[in-house]
Amino acid sequence: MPQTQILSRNQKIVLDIIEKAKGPLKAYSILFNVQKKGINAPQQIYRALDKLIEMGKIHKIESKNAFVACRSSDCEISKATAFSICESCEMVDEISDAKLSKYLSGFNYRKGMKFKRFNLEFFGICKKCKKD
Amino acid sequence: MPQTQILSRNQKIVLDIIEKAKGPLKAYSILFNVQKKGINAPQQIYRALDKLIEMGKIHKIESKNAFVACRSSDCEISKATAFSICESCEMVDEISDAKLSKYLSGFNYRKGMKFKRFNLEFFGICKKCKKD
DNA sequence: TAACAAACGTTATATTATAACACTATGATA
DNA sequence: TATCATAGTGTTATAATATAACGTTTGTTA
Ligand SMILES: [Zn+2]
Ligand SMILES: [Zn+2]
Ligand SMILES: [Zn+2]
Ligand SMILES: [Zn+2]
Repeated sequence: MPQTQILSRNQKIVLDIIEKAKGPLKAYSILFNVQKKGINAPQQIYRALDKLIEMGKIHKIESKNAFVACRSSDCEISKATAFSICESCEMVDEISDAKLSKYLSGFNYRKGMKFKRFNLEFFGICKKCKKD
Repeated sequence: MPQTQILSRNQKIVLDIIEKAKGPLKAYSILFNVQKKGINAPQQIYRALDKLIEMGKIHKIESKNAFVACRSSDCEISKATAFSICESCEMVDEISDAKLSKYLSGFNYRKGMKFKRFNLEFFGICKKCKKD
């Protein structure tokens, strides 16, 4: 298992644009932004996104169908993700909190199964939006 | 604020089919199943779904774009939802755990905002699927 | 009854995501 | 070297999910 993943051309292009973005990006907005680089079809975007998610380089914000770069080192390959989402400006922050992560990773629902993975999305109004 | 919400005709039809389902239902599968009752267009389904979600009668499973009936009395108007999802058979269970709910409702991210709502999705393989 | 809000029905369209197929590059292996 | 497998690419087409916009109907309330 290689420490540093080698990215393909398209994967690099897609990761690059997501990393540079200030907020979550939608697949088709990525597509429109990379057409000058010779990527023409949704498939090319979705394939890159899938691999980047597998590698833990990006995450999908399920409630928004959008993608953000991983800013956290302790979210090992996307097995434990948590986000803070502003319902006004759409800002998304990855939450990196060891206690929270530990609490949820260890959570066992009595009548249920053993969990392999979780995704948590918090919603509210961010400080910046509250000032308005 | 009325204790018992009065549902419209379409809302009743949609809620009824979701409540009777064994697993999460997709909007278009709901649509196909109610066409005999005179509902013909996606809009009618989505409008009912939106209202039912507002009322806390159903929840959306974001990672699946599907809908389940609320089985929990203490998830007050969908402000605090948690689910257990089998990655093999697609089964979804609403998690009703007071400690978990309290812990997350009280969670405050130091550099962030005050949260009004959260949604948590756990993934794994359910007991039934593990036997195979 | 007049006014308003909520729900309804309908047509059209936007947005998000996948299927399918042929092709290319790479590296392992026999 | 020939061959095989794996991963990535490019392309066309289509499926699946969701919303816009408009006018009508229904139910509540003043
Ligand atoms: Zn991360
Ligand atoms: Zn904001
Ligand atoms: Zn519930
Ligand atoms: Zn299962």
